[in-house]
Amino acid sequence: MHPTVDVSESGLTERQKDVLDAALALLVEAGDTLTMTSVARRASCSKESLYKWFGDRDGLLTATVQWQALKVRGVPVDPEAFNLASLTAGLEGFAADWLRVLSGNISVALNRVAVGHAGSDKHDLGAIVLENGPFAMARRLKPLLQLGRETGLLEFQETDEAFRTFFGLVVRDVQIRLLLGDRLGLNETAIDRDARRATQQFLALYGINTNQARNGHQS
Amino acid sequence: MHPTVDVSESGLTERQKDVLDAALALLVEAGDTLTMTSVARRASCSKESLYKWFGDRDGLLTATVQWQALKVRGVPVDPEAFNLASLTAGLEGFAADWLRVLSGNISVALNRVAVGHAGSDKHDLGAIVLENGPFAMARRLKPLLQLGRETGLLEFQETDEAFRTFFGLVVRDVQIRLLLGDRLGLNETAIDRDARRATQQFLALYGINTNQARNGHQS
DNA sequence: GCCGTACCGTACCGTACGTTACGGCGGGTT
DNA sequence: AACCCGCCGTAACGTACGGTACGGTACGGC
Repeated sequence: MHPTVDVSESGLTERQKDVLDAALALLVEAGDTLTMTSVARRASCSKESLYKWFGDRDGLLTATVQWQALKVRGVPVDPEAFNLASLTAGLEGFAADWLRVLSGNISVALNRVAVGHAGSDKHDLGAIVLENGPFAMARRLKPLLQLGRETGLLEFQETDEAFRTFFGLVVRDVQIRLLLGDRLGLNETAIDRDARRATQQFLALYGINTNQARNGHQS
Repeated sequence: MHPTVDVSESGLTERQKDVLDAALALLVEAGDTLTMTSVARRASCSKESLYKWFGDRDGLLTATVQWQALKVRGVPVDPEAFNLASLTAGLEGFAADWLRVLSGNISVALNRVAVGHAGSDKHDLGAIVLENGPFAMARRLKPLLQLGRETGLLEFQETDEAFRTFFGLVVRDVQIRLLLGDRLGLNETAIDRDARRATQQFLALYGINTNQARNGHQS
């Protein structure tokens, strides 16, 4: 067995990870039009190896998407001292993170190819992106929401409904517009501003004893 | 000149419209994998005519998307007696319409192919869907919002911000999940319920003298 | 030194599909 | 009737690309 086999929980060798990184870069550059030949050339590997490692083109794409998903495992936030300030900070940080990811080249490219494949017979990529996108976001956020409810800061019946409302307030039309090719330059200050606005609006809808105005204007 | 040339504001003959309807149906069935041969067969026309009429494959797709966009010109709503009830009804109707369109097969298929093409060099389809999707929705809704502000029912500074918030409250994660292949059966009752919820939440955020609870729980 | 393994580079094959060309036909015009 | 025009159906062409095969190389094990 090779000494370089660092399979740490992904079943991939370093060489294969490099190949997937190359595929990821090509996916961002060329979208779904990337060819097996182009991946092999970019990664300086042979097509034979690509087929041996990943089976076929779809296997390569699937492995690439999963590899990227593995790299963005989120950072959980659950402090012990929990109050309105930490809840607000948690929501804002979450919203900002999500907007940053959404507006990144990699996310846009991956969602594009996954959406395309969801239309075909092969729903694999769509399911994977769904699992590591919206669903993963829900799994990460729901504990925070429930903690807010348990501590009397939030009031809602269905956690899922509350999450989806927060999702809507954060994402709005940003993702679909980016996917459709709209430029929509989202710089860091705009992201922070949007994160704060979405959080304030969410608290206005689901918060209990927030002493702010009823409508969601920030500052 | 032919007697059957009914070019009414689209520059298309009836025969060509039939062809585009066939292409639309194939787009829904097969997604972006539709071939020129399949369109010709479905529409019982020759490939030579397809190329003569639409130039090339992208021209056919573009014409198909525009043809569908032309068919869904919305119905504006601006009654003379304007009060909170009519504003609420207008927003609810709008939200329900939009959710119905979004969750339809045609919309999902068209957005899929447009998203795919936005990743390629050809941004045409993405721009068209953008123009006839989110942007058209904004153009249709903004007069209603501004009327609400003028009559003192709503309060906001930027119409665009208010619209985008309403968009987020209505659409939430529905569109991206559908595009990624999530089933998410949205029947008529669920659409009506979501439309009411989104409207109540929007009024809770931007309404002025609504005497309901601060949070957006419906009923 | 010899072998097996893993891999690179490249040439090759088969096919699908966009695009073009051609023969035939019906219907309107002169 | 003779002709033209638009269209259908189909055959043919060119190419791009997924997938495979093969020769060559480096390297670790015996």
